[in-house]
Amino acid sequence: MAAKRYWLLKSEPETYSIEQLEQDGATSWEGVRNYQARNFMREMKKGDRVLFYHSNANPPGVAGIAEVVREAYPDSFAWDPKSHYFDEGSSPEDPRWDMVDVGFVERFPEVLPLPVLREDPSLEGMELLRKGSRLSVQPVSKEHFDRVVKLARKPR
DNA sequence: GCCAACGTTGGC
DNA sequence: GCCAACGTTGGC
Repeated sequence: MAAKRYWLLKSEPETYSIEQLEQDGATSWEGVRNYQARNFMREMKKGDRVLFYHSNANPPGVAGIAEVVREAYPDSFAWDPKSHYFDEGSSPEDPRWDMVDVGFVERFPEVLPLPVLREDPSLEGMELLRKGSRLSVQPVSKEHFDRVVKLARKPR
Protein backbone atom coordinates (compact mmCIF):
# COMPACT_ATOMS: atom_id res chain seq x y z
CA MET A 1 0.00 0.00 0.00
CA ALA A 2 1.25 3.41 -0.97
CA ALA A 3 2.13 5.89 1.73
CA LYS A 4 -0.65 8.19 2.81
CA ARG A 5 -0.60 11.57 1.16
CA TYR A 6 -1.77 14.97 2.33
CA TRP A 7 -3.85 17.58 0.56
CA LEU A 8 -5.57 20.91 0.98
CA LEU A 9 -9.07 21.62 -0.30
CA LYS A 10 -10.47 25.12 -0.54
CA SER A 11 -14.11 25.85 -0.03
CA GLU A 12 -16.00 29.05 0.45
CA PRO A 13 -17.80 28.53 3.75
CA GLU A 14 -20.88 30.20 2.28
CA THR A 15 -20.96 27.36 -0.22
CA TYR A 16 -19.80 24.54 2.03
CA SER A 17 -18.15 24.87 5.44
CA ILE A 18 -16.42 22.55 7.89
CA GLU A 19 -19.52 22.93 10.07
CA GLN A 20 -21.64 21.46 7.32
CA LEU A 21 -19.18 18.64 6.80
CA GLU A 22 -19.33 17.90 10.51
CA GLN A 23 -23.10 17.68 10.26
CA ASP A 24 -23.12 15.65 7.06
CA GLY A 25 -20.31 13.30 8.05
CA ALA A 26 -19.22 13.07 4.42
CA THR A 27 -19.81 14.85 1.12
CA SER A 28 -19.01 14.69 -2.56
CA TRP A 29 -16.49 17.28 -3.74
CA GLU A 30 -18.07 18.36 -7.00
CA GLY A 31 -17.46 21.51 -8.95
CA VAL A 32 -13.70 21.46 -9.47
CA ARG A 33 -13.26 22.97 -12.93
CA ASN A 34 -9.52 23.33 -13.18
CA TYR A 35 -7.39 20.67 -14.83
CA GLN A 36 -4.49 20.83 -12.43
CA ALA A 37 -6.84 20.56 -9.48
CA ARG A 38 -8.71 17.70 -11.14
CA ASN A 39 -5.49 15.82 -11.77
CA PHE A 40 -4.53 16.13 -8.12
CA MET A 41 -7.94 14.75 -7.14
CA ARG A 42 -7.27 11.75 -9.37
CA GLU A 43 -4.16 11.02 -7.32
CA MET A 44 -6.06 10.96 -4.05
CA LYS A 45 -6.31 7.65 -2.25
CA LYS A 46 -8.77 6.49 0.34
CA GLY A 47 -7.46 7.44 3.77
CA ASP A 48 -5.46 10.44 2.56
CA ARG A 49 -5.78 13.39 4.92
CA VAL A 50 -7.07 16.78 3.86
CA LEU A 51 -6.75 20.26 5.30
CA PHE A 52 -10.12 21.95 4.95
CA TYR A 53 -9.54 25.58 3.99
CA HIS A 54 -12.11 28.36 4.11
CA SER A 55 -11.51 30.79 1.25
CA ASN A 56 -13.28 34.12 0.77
CA ALA A 57 -13.95 34.06 4.49
CA ASN A 58 -13.28 36.33 7.41
CA PRO A 59 -10.68 35.33 8.24
CA PRO A 60 -9.59 32.96 5.50
CA GLY A 61 -7.80 29.96 6.98
CA VAL A 62 -7.66 26.28 7.76
CA ALA A 63 -10.84 25.19 9.52
CA GLY A 64 -10.29 21.50 10.11
CA ILE A 65 -9.37 18.09 8.77
CA ALA A 66 -11.13 15.76 6.38
CA GLU A 67 -10.17 12.48 4.76
CA VAL A 68 -10.68 10.89 1.39
CA VAL A 69 -13.41 8.26 1.66
CA ARG A 70 -14.02 7.66 -2.04
CA GLU A 71 -11.48 7.98 -4.84
CA ALA A 72 -12.05 9.95 -8.04
CA TYR A 73 -15.17 9.27 -10.09
CA PRO A 74 -16.96 11.31 -12.75
CA ASP A 75 -18.54 14.58 -11.60
CA SER A 76 -22.14 14.16 -12.75
CA PHE A 77 -22.96 17.77 -11.89
CA ALA A 78 -21.05 18.71 -15.05
CA TRP A 79 -23.80 17.30 -17.27
CA ASP A 80 -26.73 18.60 -15.27
CA PRO A 81 -27.88 21.77 -17.08
CA LYS A 82 -29.54 22.99 -13.90
CA SER A 83 -26.33 22.75 -11.90
CA HIS A 84 -24.15 25.74 -11.23
CA TYR A 85 -21.27 23.46 -12.23
CA PHE A 86 -22.70 22.53 -15.63
CA ASP A 87 -20.12 22.18 -18.42
CA GLU A 88 -21.47 21.43 -21.86
CA GLY A 89 -18.12 19.90 -22.79
CA SER A 90 -18.69 17.02 -20.40
CA SER A 91 -21.11 14.11 -20.82
CA PRO A 92 -21.77 10.72 -19.21
CA GLU A 93 -20.17 9.12 -22.27
CA ASP A 94 -17.10 11.31 -22.05
CA PRO A 95 -16.75 12.83 -18.57
CA ARG A 96 -14.34 15.72 -18.32
CA TRP A 97 -14.39 16.35 -14.57
CA ASP A 98 -13.98 14.14 -11.54
CA MET A 99 -14.90 14.43 -7.90
CA VAL A 100 -13.98 12.56 -4.73
CA ASP A 101 -15.88 12.04 -1.50
CA VAL A 102 -14.43 13.35 1.73
CA GLY A 103 -15.38 12.54 5.29
CA PHE A 104 -15.28 14.65 8.42
CA VAL A 105 -12.33 14.11 10.76
CA GLU A 106 -11.87 17.17 12.93
CA ARG A 107 -13.00 20.74 13.33
CA PHE A 108 -10.43 23.06 14.84
CA PRO A 109 -11.50 25.11 17.88
CA GLU A 110 -10.87 28.21 15.76
CA VAL A 111 -10.04 28.75 12.13
CA LEU A 112 -6.26 29.00 11.80
CA PRO A 113 -5.98 32.29 9.90
CA LEU A 114 -3.96 32.71 6.74
CA PRO A 115 -1.84 35.54 8.21
CA VAL A 116 -0.74 33.22 11.04
CA LEU A 117 0.33 30.63 8.48
CA ARG A 118 2.31 33.27 6.62
CA GLU A 119 4.18 34.18 9.79
CA ASP A 120 5.38 30.64 10.42
CA PRO A 121 8.87 30.05 8.99
CA SER A 122 8.44 26.27 8.92
CA LEU A 123 5.58 26.60 6.45
CA GLU A 124 7.76 28.31 3.87
CA GLY A 125 7.22 26.87 0.41
CA MET A 126 3.65 25.79 1.02
CA GLU A 127 1.60 26.16 -2.17
CA LEU A 128 -1.19 27.93 -0.33
CA LEU A 129 1.19 30.71 0.70
CA ARG A 130 2.62 31.30 -2.74
CA LYS A 131 1.75 34.74 -4.08
CA GLY A 132 -1.19 34.51 -6.41
CA SER A 133 -1.90 30.88 -5.57
CA ARG A 134 -5.43 29.99 -6.67
CA LEU A 135 -5.31 26.23 -6.87
CA SER A 136 -8.30 24.82 -5.00
CA VAL A 137 -6.89 21.30 -4.70
CA GLN A 138 -3.26 21.08 -3.77
CA PRO A 139 -0.80 18.60 -2.30
CA VAL A 140 0.69 19.35 1.11
CA SER A 141 3.87 17.79 2.50
CA LYS A 142 3.57 15.68 5.63
CA GLU A 143 5.78 18.19 7.43
CA HIS A 144 3.56 21.12 6.51
CA PHE A 145 0.41 19.15 7.29
CA ASP A 146 1.66 18.19 10.75
CA ARG A 147 2.80 21.73 11.44
CA VAL A 148 -0.56 23.23 10.49
CA VAL A 149 -2.40 20.77 12.71
CA LYS A 150 -0.06 21.53 15.59
CA LEU A 151 -0.60 25.28 15.20
CA ALA A 152 -4.35 24.81 14.97
CA ARG A 153 -4.55 22.84 18.19
CA LYS A 154 -2.28 25.16 20.15
CA PRO A 155 -4.26 27.72 22.13
CA ARG A 156 -3.62 31.21 20.88
C1' DG B 1 -15.72 46.84 -4.16
C1' DC B 2 -10.98 46.67 -5.88
C1' DC B 3 -7.62 44.42 -8.24
C1' DA B 4 -3.53 41.17 -8.92
C1' DA B 5 -2.72 36.84 -10.57
C1' DC B 6 -4.16 33.26 -13.06
C1' DG B 7 -6.44 29.98 -16.61
C1' DT B 8 -9.00 29.64 -20.84
C1' DT B 9 -10.50 30.92 -25.35
C1' DG B 10 -10.08 32.07 -29.92
C1' DG B 11 -8.27 34.98 -33.78
C1' DC B 12 -4.39 35.12 -36.46
C1' DG C 1 2.44 28.96 -31.39
C1' DC C 2 1.51 33.68 -29.89
C1' DC C 3 -1.06 36.68 -27.28
C1' DA C 4 -5.03 39.86 -26.31
C1' DA C 5 -9.35 39.62 -24.30
C1' DC C 6 -12.03 37.83 -21.02
C1' DG C 7 -13.65 35.40 -16.88
C1' DT C 8 -12.53 33.70 -12.28
C1' DT C 9 -10.30 33.34 -7.77
C1' DG C 10 -9.60 35.09 -3.55
C1' DG C 11 -7.08 38.35 -0.39
C1' DC C 12 -7.72 42.69 1.33
